[in-house]
Amino acid sequence: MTVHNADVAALFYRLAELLEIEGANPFRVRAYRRAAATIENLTEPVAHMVDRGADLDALPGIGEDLAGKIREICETGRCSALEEVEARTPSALAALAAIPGLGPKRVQVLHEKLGINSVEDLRKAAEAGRVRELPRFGKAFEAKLLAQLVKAAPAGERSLRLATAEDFAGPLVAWLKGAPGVREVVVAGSFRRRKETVGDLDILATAADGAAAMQRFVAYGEVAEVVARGPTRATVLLKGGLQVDLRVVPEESYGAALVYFTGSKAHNIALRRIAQERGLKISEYGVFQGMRRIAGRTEAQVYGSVGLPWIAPELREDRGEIDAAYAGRLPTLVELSDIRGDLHVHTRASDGGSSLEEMAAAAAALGYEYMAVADHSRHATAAHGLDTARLAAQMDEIDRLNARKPGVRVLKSCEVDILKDGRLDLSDAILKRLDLVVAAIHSDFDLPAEDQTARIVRALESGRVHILAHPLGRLIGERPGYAVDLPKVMAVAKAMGCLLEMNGHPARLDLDDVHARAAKEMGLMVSIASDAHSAMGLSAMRHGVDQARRGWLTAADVANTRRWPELERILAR
DNA sequence: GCCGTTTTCGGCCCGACTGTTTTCAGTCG
Repeated sequence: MTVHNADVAALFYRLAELLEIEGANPFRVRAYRRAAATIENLTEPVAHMVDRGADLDALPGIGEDLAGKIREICETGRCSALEEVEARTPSALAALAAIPGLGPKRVQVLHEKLGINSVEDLRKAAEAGRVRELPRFGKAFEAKLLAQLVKAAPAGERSLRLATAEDFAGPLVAWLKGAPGVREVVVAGSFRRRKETVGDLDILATAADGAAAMQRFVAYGEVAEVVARGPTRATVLLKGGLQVDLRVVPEESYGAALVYFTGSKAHNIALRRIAQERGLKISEYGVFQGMRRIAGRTEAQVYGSVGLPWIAPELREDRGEIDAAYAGRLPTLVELSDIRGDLHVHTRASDGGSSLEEMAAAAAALGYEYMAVADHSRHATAAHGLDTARLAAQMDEIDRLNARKPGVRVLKSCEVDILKDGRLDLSDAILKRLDLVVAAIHSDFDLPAEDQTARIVRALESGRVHILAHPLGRLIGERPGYAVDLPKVMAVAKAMGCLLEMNGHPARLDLDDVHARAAKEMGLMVSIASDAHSAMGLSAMRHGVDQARRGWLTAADVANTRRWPELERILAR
């Protein structure tokens, strides 16, 4: 039995949820949530740590008690503490607390006074007018609740791919900038931290007159519903269901508000605690010593007030960035401008939409030094994959193109399928002639983890593979990755001198941030690639860079920040 | 439940908005 980090985290989140409804000490509840987040962000399966007897209570937010619970979960698959709580408090109550406007306190009252145990119970009680009679509920609240209950989809659970969120954010920001007196408009929150998915948009604006900005905000054509509206803060739902929060602050608070609104929540809590230790108070209005504001106009000032350098938004997840900042060991994160080439693009020869010449021209226009054409191999029939003859012909075509000096060095590659048994889809003879081989799984996603791991390991051990493409195999919002022991795959990749791909396709972002960081920590180099299927698609590189930054990668950790001669040496291993 | 160059006990981030209230609890971010 394999217990995944996500499993352990889910149990702790559920425990926190139910304890909260029971009215447990809120700091105890927070402790479970913090522990869950710590485990989610671990770069190694916590079950492995248990196996080798690692010191679990050295992990942030995990002490003797939680270490014991983690061991229990990993060894038995059960959590007796959760079972005890579930015996008292039905798990279904957690679903009630997920309804907007309902929190743990009200759910507890509903449960105790009206015997409500499910969403259906609640609907009946509200329709019968029994909810309004409870203290501090009232008629208006009951009506609001009923409106929430008839909505088919549980709002708030939906999250968008980052690139999709950008499509919503761009026009809205432009609209807000048209409000009189508005200076800055910036999307903060998880969007600014470049999380792979975002649940809502948090927009920060500075304006002399907040009311005008609010007016403009709620008048936006895409607004379906105004959820809340005050003088400095408003929440709306757009027609597609996306929630957007706008906060307006004066200019002297811009930096503090940006820190606050960018989060993450855990990062903010850690930061505010440090301020507290120093006799300071950090809020969205500034850093205060008593009544006196000592910082707030810029983010750098806010961090500086507690003795820290500015921390890049992508790092603000309470994953050790504050300690690193204090120690002067913050990574200088890789930037899009560091990228010298793309090592995974497609052409019309397989499933791309642009010709070889068009792809080369687009890469040259981006100032790239090199670009590897990695069309699919024959096994990927739906993608019109290349067989030996067609690949050989493409290689000749690339030779002819390079002879014409297209402004970029076009590298010969292939995204070769890893077959079900771990063999590569094309023969050694043809693969040897390529500048680099990109290998990937495109079939048999549902193998047991052991077989999937063995399959990939065999492919890497062939010695032919330079880059393992989209190692998780997930499509965000569509399907999870295949079951695989990635730490093992990574260890083999390291031993074989293979690179791991950070695929920037908006649906992939694969590696994810956590595993990218794990790769870095074990000295395994990453190749950030667009996986472009058209000339336009080359721009997906920036999404890969975003996730690489969230994984703490520097230019040194990324192979395709190197000039060609050095990259050639890396590929030669 | 965690944690400690003030502490092994007593703390644990801070403020806006709503709906119910006449001073505030609950929820949210």
